[in-house]
Amino acid sequence: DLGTEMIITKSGRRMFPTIRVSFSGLQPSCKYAVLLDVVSLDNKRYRYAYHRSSWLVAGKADPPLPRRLYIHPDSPFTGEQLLKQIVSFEKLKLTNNEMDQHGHIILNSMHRYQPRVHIMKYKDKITTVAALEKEEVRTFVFDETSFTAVTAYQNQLITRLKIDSNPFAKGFRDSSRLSEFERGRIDKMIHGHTYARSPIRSISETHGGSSKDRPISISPNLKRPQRFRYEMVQTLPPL
Amino acid sequence: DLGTEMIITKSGRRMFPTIRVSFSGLQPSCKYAVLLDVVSLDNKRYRYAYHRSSWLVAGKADPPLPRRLYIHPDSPFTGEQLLKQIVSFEKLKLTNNEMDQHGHIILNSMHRYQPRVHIMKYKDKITTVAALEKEEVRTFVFDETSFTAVTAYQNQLITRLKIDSNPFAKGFRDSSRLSEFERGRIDKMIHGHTYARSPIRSISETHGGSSKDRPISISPNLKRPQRFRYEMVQTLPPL
DNA sequence: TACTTTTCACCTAGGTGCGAAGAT
DNA sequence: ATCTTCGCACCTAGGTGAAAAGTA
Repeated sequence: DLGTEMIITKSGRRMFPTIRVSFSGLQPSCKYAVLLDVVSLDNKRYRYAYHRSSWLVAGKADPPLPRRLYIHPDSPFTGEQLLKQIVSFEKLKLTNNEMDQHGHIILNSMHRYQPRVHIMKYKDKITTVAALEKEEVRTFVFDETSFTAVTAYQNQLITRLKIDSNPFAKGFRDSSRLSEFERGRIDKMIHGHTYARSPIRSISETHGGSSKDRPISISPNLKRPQRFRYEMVQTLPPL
Repeated sequence: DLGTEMIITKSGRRMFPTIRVSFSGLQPSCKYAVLLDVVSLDNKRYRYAYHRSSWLVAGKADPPLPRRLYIHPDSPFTGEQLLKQIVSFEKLKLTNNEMDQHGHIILNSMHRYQPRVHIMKYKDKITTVAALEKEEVRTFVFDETSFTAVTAYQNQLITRLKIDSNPFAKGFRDSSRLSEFERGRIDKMIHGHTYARSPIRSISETHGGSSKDRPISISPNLKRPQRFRYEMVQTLPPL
């Protein structure tokens, strides 16, 4: 199982499900930037074998593309805001256009990727990946959010799941054509895919000894059906 | 002539035309907040005499409502951003709901108002009108943006102008029903209304003696038809 | 009478996967 | 054969004034 699939287009396509996080344990009066980038999961290119409904390695990865850092547009946040609000990356877009001028994240089709969420204490503008590595930053990775970039869906069950859960795809829903057998297969897949869990994650950060230190967490997404929820905590050294 | 009319509703209504400004003469590395508030133009209540197509004083103003300050949502801006971008207040909403919880600007219907644009050097959060008066701030007033708050349009020519120029009202356009006589009257009105001029204004600020000082300006709006443009410069002491 | 509120058809703006056509 | 692109119908989301209904 290689996770879900995400469409990439020339003009940019949103991710679905959206990655949404909320923190706890930050210092209310500090300023933070929340960031997301997408890194390669391996050095391979894939192809999809329709007759077996499975992904196969199809060679070495294509040359790497310019790596972009998505700065959440509401940044800078105060710690106070981040303790109250959910941070949603719904406007983030993925593209296969190497010359993209919109700041979208550029990916190779038929390659596997892993999104990462970063939080850093705000000092000045962060516009390059290099800058990110020099600042005080914590990086959180949730394995279930990995995906294969595609220009058209390969696995039909993933298409079905997206149509059934993305409100913008409602026009393609036709629940009558779902046999009970198919519904069973889908429900089975739900337990092995990103869909099974909310993209809202709980992250904890513990501070290095100070009595003011609090853990950071991301709470479950209440907007989606029960089967799309999950909870999990990551703990990292404090900022 | 009492300027244009702006609809106010319980849930909030956008202003149209939108107030849009761009500055020059700021310090690129400084941070600024851009703000808008709306003040009473007089202490009167008005009514509209349909048979004469004119506004009449109808008594003393109603009791004042909570005065709100609209902080442009993209604030804080860097000086650099403000020198490049147009600042648009398209998302600002007007309401007659005294209990509004959305941060909209609260107005009395049938009263005259004057929007004001403020720019201040960013120090900390500004959330009250009182705070505004204590900070280093410059206030710009453009007389042509004054309006009467209404719950339904009174002057039919204003309705016509809004339908003809607001893309969201395209469904009500029926240019065929406009006789040449009416079109003439409208064109005449255009020269006496806010519509005659773009709500993008040019503001200059000169600094108090430093060689680094530059004027601040707001440039004309190129998105609207020629007859909706104007240019004008206001100069104020530097921040 | 003199407003104000509610509901509605009709827009703008833009996010979906489909399927035909294009590219290699 | 294996992807990628493009135009499309069908959605979500929400900004318009008209007209009917409500208020006082």
